Amino acid sequence: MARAGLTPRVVVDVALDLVDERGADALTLAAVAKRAGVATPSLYKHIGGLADLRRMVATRVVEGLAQELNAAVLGLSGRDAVRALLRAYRSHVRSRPHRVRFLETAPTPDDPEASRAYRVAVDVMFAALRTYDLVEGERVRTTRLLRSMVHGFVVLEVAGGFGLPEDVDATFEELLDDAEALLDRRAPSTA
Amino acid sequence: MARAGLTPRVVVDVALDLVDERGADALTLAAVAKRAGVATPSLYKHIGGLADLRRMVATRVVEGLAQELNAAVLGLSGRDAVRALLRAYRSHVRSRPHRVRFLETAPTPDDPEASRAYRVAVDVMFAALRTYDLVEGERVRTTRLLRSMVHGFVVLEVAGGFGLPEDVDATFEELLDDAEALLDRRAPSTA
DNA sequence: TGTGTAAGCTAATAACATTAGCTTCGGCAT
DNA sequence: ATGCCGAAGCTAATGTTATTAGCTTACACA
Repeated sequence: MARAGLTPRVVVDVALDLVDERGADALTLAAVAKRAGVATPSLYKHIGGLADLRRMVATRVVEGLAQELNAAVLGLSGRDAVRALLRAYRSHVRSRPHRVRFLETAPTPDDPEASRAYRVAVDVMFAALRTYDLVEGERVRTTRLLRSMVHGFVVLEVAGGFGLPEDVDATFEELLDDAEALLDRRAPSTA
Repeated sequence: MARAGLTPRVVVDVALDLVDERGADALTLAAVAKRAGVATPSLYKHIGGLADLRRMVATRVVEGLAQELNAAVLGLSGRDAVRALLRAYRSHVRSRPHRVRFLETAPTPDDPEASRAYRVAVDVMFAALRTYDLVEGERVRTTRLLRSMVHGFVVLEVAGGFGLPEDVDATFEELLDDAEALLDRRAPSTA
């Protein structure tokens, strides 16, 4: 019989497809195995188990977000960079709403892969503030506040927490303005 | 044999204890039944199943939050009310971190109980802005932004998304200042 | 005191994760 | 070419959980 040719990476690919198509709760080893064309126990040759697979999926989700954020700010600086970053964060989550579950728990420190991916994502945001003239300690706190705003917004949005969908775009535009004002308050000198 | 005297309310109480003590993933019917002193199938006399129990738990979690928010703003108005509200939101979630999972999905419209609880919670926030002189459409959007900020912050905080814990308090104080500035931009006339 | 209903029970089924141990494909050295 | 051996796959078995069906009995109330 022809082998399926699985690798950890492929297993995670299949898992992500499953999550995107049928939601985070549909991520079971049985479903992944079926879709990959192998028996369930065969997956254990490539992953440590369901918890391990979830961890790897979360890592890939964060990596994907980081990449998209990074691409969004390329060549931009100042206000433009921040606005592009926040827009990219929202649009990425909206395009794959089921993945948001995997953005809701930070990696444990003993997971270097996941920690690295997470750090990269935060660093992109951090770097987008480089052109703002912030005092040292303010950079970290300001990054946290921007993350809180945009993360809270998209989490509530994809959860349907805003009621009627109309006008949510306008609310997000206001969020961008508020983010900018927040930065201006801290670095009024920046162009 | 003496009956256990269960009711839907008691089952949810037990479920909440379980969540608080052992985390949201530990919420299984088997565990609830054991703790309640009955056999697992007996729970079906009071709840519709696991999904139903989760729904009821989520409702109670939102009710609890709404109550605490409401208590926090009693007798306050303007800036004081908003600051107290946001502080209460954070402290409530921090005191029962495992419950946050149940704040991350909005109720479906066909669930009147849950929808009502959710609406009450949002209304408390909405009402806290009453003393601000906002134009009509701005009230809804402003409420959303405050919710996004504080919800995003506490979600990231309890998930451990902020790295080192020190200084998180200071970041939250900045969030309060930013929320105030955000309101001042929209209603500069308010005292 | 009798009776009906709701609260409890046991038994059975199905989905899933996980472990153990077997089989075989296919790359690689001879 | 051929034979070896490790990795990739398999089946079988176990344990946990949710759920349904159908039985029994406590207890409120007539």
